[in-house]
Amino acid sequence: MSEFELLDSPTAPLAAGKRELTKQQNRRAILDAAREVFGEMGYETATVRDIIRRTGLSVGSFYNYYRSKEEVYEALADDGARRFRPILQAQYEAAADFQSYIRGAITAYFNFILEEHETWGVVRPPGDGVPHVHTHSQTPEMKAVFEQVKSSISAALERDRSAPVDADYLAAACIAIAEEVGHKMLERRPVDVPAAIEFAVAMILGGLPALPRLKA
Amino acid sequence: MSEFELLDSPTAPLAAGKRELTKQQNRRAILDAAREVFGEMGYETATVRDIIRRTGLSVGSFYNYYRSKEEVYEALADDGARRFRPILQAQYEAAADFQSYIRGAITAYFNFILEEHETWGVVRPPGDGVPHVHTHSQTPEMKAVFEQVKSSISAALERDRSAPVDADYLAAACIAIAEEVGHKMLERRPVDVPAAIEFAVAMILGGLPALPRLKA
Amino acid sequence: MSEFELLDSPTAPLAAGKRELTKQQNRRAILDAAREVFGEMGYETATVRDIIRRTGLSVGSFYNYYRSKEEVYEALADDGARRFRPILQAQYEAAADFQSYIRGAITAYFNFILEEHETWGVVRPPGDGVPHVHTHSQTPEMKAVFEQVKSSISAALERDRSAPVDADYLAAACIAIAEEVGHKMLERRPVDVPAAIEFAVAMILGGLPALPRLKA
Amino acid sequence: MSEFELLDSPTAPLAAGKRELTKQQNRRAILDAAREVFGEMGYETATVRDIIRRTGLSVGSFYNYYRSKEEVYEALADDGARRFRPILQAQYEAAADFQSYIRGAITAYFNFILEEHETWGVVRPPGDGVPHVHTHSQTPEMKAVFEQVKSSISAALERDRSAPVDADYLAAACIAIAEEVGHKMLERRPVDVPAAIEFAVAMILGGLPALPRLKA
DNA sequence: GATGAATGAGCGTTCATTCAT
DNA sequence: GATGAATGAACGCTCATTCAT
Repeated sequence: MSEFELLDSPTAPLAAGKRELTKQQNRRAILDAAREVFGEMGYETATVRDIIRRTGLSVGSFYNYYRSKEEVYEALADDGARRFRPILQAQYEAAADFQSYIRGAITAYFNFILEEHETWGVVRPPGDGVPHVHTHSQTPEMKAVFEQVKSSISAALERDRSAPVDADYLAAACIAIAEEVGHKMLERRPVDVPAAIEFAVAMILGGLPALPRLKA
Repeated sequence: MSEFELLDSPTAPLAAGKRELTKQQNRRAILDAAREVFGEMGYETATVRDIIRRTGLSVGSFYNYYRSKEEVYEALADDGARRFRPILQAQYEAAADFQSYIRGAITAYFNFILEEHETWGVVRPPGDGVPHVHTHSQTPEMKAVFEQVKSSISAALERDRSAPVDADYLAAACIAIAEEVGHKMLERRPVDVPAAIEFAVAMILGGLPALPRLKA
Repeated sequence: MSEFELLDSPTAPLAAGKRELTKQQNRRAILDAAREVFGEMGYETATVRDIIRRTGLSVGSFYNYYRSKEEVYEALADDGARRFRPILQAQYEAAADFQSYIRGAITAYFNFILEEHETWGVVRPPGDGVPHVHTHSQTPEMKAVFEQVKSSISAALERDRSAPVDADYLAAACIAIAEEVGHKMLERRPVDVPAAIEFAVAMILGGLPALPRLKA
Repeated sequence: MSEFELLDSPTAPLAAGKRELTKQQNRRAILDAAREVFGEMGYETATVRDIIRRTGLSVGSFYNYYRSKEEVYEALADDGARRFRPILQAQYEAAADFQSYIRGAITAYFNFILEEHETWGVVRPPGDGVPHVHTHSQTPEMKAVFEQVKSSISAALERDRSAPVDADYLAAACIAIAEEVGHKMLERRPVDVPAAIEFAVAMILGGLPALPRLKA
């Protein structure tokens, strides 16, 4: 499909042959198609044939590249998580306190999902027969990243012992805000990332002092 | 097969012939079984046979009462929404301002999901092989009710012109908090509804003043 | 396919409904088709669709009656073995010595395979593409019965300590003779069971005294 | 495809360039791998990939040497038969009568299968899920050779008009004994070929005089 | 020739739905 | 209505074979 050669310049080491190249392209094409299809229909509903149809390849080829439907799904998730983890980790280390960590993490997350969305933006086809299962049409990648933010926030909360609040509830709330506001952000035109960050951060940090304090 | 009546309220002795009663009971039994099954396995994975197996009825009967698997799903959602709407409406009318509305709506929502959960508490079987799709194992009913809270909050926000904030983001954030904190609440033993309410309300109303104000 | 009602007379107890009847017929039809197909093509080569094609039923129906391809295969084998075991057992108990047991067992076996063959005689279609895998086109049933004869002969040999011969070789040889001569017998027209019995028994019992004696 | 000679005698050292040699080696390697694989898994279950995996060649190469999976199977059988035929023929010519022919043929056959077995000894993996199809895990070669012994015995029987017995049954019985005793022999440790020969020959020749005589 | 990615028919099996009883 | 056997499209996946390099 897309024909611009990634890294095929003479500077690419190993001088990948044409063969090797199409292999990479196909692998990529399947991954991309899978991202779209899983995003549009969800894991269960998506079929392997749905995925390969978008690539122009054959069923057999799908299985040349991935051992199973589940494997592509995981490859997608792993891919996103792998790319995002270092970013988040850097924020965590740079942050002096919980406040600055929250800002950093939200910023990183919003930027990540924006990029994902711009690259692979998917739209759910109207009337696809499936009851709307309030899934945010998230690709496995976005889901995996989201899970990471989730645990990193919990961790930051553990570290910051200043406010004896219900950390479990707080983490859940932060996460929820990040996910929903982030999702809404993507739907707007133009997409205004800084504004969304301000909103989410203010909501979280503003709410913080008002929270009930734990007894013990 | 078995035709003996369950007679589930003493107040319904009147006209309803034997047949009439049974019909309602069957319809109800299917609905209840569907709620459990969808909660446990998700819409796609659940089969019609999974549902009717719990009712003791036959596949054929399923289709006597509902035209399709999808129809039960929607009936479930409608059912929950229908029961919850008046409660929410009452809160809305009783509330003097946004603050008190939020408290009322959250209270109503948490009580609703608690009741649902106690009645139909479902557990997802461990390790079901499906990549974890971050679904809260919610029944369609809980989802539908959730959607209602969502729109009622938006409406309340519209009404209260005191704070020129981004209503769309705010509604999303409130909703997100309600959903996640509510979900966490249900997982704890003992379930402490008032504490959860305090937390969610504080988070929302505490965050409110800190929110960026809209220019225009 | 065949429409004559087995046992549908008023004398049939339980007055099996028409429904129950067709069920039995279908179950039977699948079993019969499976016997033919396995006989003609072997377990691996035979497909479920090959089997149901001969019954006029649908794929789905196959799985209403049997849980898997393997299950029909086993049902077939079990069926044959179950019917034959008592016959063999009676011969064993009636036999005074190894000689008379051999005669009894061979007789029973030859009669069994004849009956099977007459009822379900199958012909391998010419040029079916599969290299001839020297399988005697045996149905699972015949194979199962054969296995029983095999072990019963070994047992009889154990019991009769008169001739210290290599029981393992002898059992193998008896079995081999029974199988091959029996197989040849079925190919002849007319089928002459007594002659085949005479031959096989003479071969075995005639050879016996000539066998090398064991040292210890 | 390739039409030049196989020339496997030591007298063919000459022309064969490196290429030439490799071609023969590959052809041979495929044949050997196929023998193992068919022996271990049976024709249907074995895949072309199973075969080439053991050669280090590519799927493509497989099809350079053999037109199909079936073709290798046949090549294997032909190969064994071709090598064995002269041996058997020599026995046939050297034998004065049926007795000595039987001894010669059995001896040749047992030695052949032993050698085959030692060279390509294969074990069927335990519990492979396939209903046990009473196949002796024989390679196509062993099967082909077996078929030859079969017909040679029939021929010898025709020649020897001394005993008017049922030649067809007798051939079948001899063959059966040879196959089964031979098979058992291979399973023992240590393998005792002379003992197996004594047993099989005694069984056949001892049984001979006891056989029913033909009327006409 | 050698290579291995591409192909697609076909396999065993499931399941929403229909329909005769 | 209630029943459950019948149906067949569709699924995930395999594998003999082809073909561009």
